[in-house]
Amino acid sequence: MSDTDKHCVALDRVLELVVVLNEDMKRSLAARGLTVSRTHLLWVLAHGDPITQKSLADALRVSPRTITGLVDGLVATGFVTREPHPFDRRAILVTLTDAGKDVMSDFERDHEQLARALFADMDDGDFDGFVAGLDVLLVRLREGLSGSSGL
Amino acid sequence: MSDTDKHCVALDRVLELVVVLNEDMKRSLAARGLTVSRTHLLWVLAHGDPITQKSLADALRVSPRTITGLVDGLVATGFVTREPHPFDRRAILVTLTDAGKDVMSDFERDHEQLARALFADMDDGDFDGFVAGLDVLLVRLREGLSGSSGL
DNA sequence: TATTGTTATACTCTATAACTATA
DNA sequence: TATAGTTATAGAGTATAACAATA
Repeated sequence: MSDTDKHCVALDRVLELVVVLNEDMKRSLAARGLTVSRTHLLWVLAHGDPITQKSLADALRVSPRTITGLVDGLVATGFVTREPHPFDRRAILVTLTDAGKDVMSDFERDHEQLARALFADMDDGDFDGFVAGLDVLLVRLREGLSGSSGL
Repeated sequence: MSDTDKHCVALDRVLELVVVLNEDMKRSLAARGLTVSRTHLLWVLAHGDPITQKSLADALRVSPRTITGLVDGLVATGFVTREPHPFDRRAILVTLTDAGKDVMSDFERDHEQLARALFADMDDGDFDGFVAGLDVLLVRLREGLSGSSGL
């Protein structure tokens, strides 16, 4: 098999991993009344203080209008509240509720459990090579390849 | 660093790869007037004969209604046509146009180019370890982990 | 005048249910 | 009666543009 063929097979496997992980993610989040986008927003809240919708839009790199929708959904399911900003009456502070904190704790616990399940008992050399390869891919994807992948 | 910590870092990096690859994919497809779902449909067409919408629904594991929408979009952009089924007047054969074949050829060419760009000059040991690790992950994700990942 | 968040509008992907035409 | 594909309706994520309130 040529090097190019080997590389294509490897890329196909990476893409398959992307698909499988994505489906698994969506399924387990849906079981908690969450979506990927809403969880991303919750994750930002869980790793910082209450924050304005404008800041959330910057953090998620999404339009302010999209944040309105995501926060609407999270308010409806009780994971966040909209609180007045102490000294800017235009702004709103999106704030995690106890239910929101709980769901994020579960999330992080399951995240650790998945990491153990995936990598436990993996050959040390394989693990190190895997991580090293992963780093190379991330660096190359971030540098200059953007937009030309043709995936 | 504990093993669990190392494993969590590795999983985080996998998830980052998922995000970066997904964004890159969407961007380069959008430049051709395509989306991920429509490309998936086109890919099935490109690797087989003209096929009914029902069969496409099964292949993409999506509802028949969703196929109607995807085909509508692909007809509008000129990548497929709806042709009558030769002997079942209920059914429709979705068929690649020349433009559809062209866009899929470009897609496959760019796919190879990306594979080369990502893996070329990668240390042999890293490459083999990466692929081996990838296989382990895929096997474990497909077996039993489904739905309990908590990502 | 600039910023924050909203409403208005639109496009994509997804689903279920009801319906039409055909088998 | 069952199947192929549609319309009807709905929810989620995304965007831009116009607009309100406030800075």
